[in-house]
Amino acid sequence: MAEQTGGRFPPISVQALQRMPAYLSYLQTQKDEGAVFLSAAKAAQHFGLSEIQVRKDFSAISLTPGKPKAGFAIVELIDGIETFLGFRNSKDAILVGVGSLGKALLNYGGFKPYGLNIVAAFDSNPELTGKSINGKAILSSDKISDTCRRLNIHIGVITVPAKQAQLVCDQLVAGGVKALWNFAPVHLSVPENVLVQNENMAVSLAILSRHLEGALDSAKGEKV
Amino acid sequence: MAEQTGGRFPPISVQALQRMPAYLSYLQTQKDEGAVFLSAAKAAQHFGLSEIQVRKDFSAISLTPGKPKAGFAIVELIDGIETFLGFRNSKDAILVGVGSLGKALLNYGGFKPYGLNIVAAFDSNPELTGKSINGKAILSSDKISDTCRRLNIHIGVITVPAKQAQLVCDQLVAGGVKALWNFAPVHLSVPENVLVQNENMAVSLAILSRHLEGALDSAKGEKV
DNA sequence: TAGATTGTTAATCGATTAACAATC
DNA sequence: TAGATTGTTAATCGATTAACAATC
Repeated sequence: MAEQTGGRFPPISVQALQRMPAYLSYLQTQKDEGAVFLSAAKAAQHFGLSEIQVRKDFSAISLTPGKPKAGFAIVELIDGIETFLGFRNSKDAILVGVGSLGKALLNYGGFKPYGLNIVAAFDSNPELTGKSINGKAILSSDKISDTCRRLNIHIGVITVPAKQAQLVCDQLVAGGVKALWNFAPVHLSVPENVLVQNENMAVSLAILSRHLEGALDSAKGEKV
Repeated sequence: MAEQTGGRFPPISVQALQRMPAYLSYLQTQKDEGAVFLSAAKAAQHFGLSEIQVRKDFSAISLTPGKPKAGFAIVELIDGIETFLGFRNSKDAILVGVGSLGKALLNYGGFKPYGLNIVAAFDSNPELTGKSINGKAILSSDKISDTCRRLNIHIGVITVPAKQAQLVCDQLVAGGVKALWNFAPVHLSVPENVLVQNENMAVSLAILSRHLEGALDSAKGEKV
């Protein structure tokens, strides 16, 4: 395993990273209510996590240490989490596959706070190319690589059907894309330096489904 | 911790569950190509996982053991995974919050294979109520609890803004909903027996973002 | 000071991996 | 039989939790 690249933050586990967005939104509501400090105990109770886990997470993120008897400075934590998660800097992306899901994402404004900016879309259907959705032009799929290179795009959002996903992936990678957000339910093969983040709705649905079948116990972290 | 409820499957970790949908789609393509058996080694190579991990996952799912020199029976695995994930039985759900994301999900046909069936939608905006999207009626939010009870709905999809999410959540729970698919970026407080599955796009975007900033090493499972 | 809360070190727990025997 | 592949037991690794000292 390679070493952590040096930076502001100590090594943070993937699990801890996954807790960060929830912390962030809670911190923002606390701040809006005028709070300045937040104790690990209070946050832990809110989330149903152990106090010590929250304390570890907070102290990994906060630039200054927590204050005994007070807690952690909320603005520090917000700044830390936003910086850590990379929400502070805007990132351009393109989307491939203007089906129902693709259209939805093009219309969805909710990515702004996370720094994602979809600048164009691609589809192989000639009836769609030339049109635009939410101000984003739909271009022909054969221009994917060129466009990525020309606009220096590093993020690709894949919303094509499973069968086409690998081809699209290859085109994006050929265009210099380094990070893929894959909504197609398939495994994508990519070079070492490219990251695939699978948005796996099937997993969520499976977890819901198993809960309803009584297979999940109510306790957290249970085996399934 | 409570015991695993008895059933067809041995205890399977959440991590293993999360690998299942990917296995499933690969198995289906293998089956379509006429394959009958699949070795753990071949699948491991496809996914970039360790052979032994795949073997453990497969043997947990397959009804009959793998065959030395052949591998695992593909149809057994497919059946096992579909059963395990609960995709075999259809489940009715309602959706609350007909904004851009809510509309998108109503229009999206991709949930069928997972057994999810959204039967109705709710919104507090009177300009939307009475209309319908993709054949699904949009009803007034004050009818959430009633409708859930009347139709015996156990899954609620929450696509309202963060501020309203807890209220909507409470209404759904009051209506007897047992599993929530939450797209709002907040933590929801629910009774013990209700499961909240957060669809956390922020996490995905954060992971992409950190990769682009060079903070992620290319190796799998790296600290971030 | 006393008490609340943090930070650190060690223990526990669970998932992954390794080693190797079993079997077709 | 030989070789490929599985299944099982033990070792490793990492995340969480517990215990307790430090500090405001």
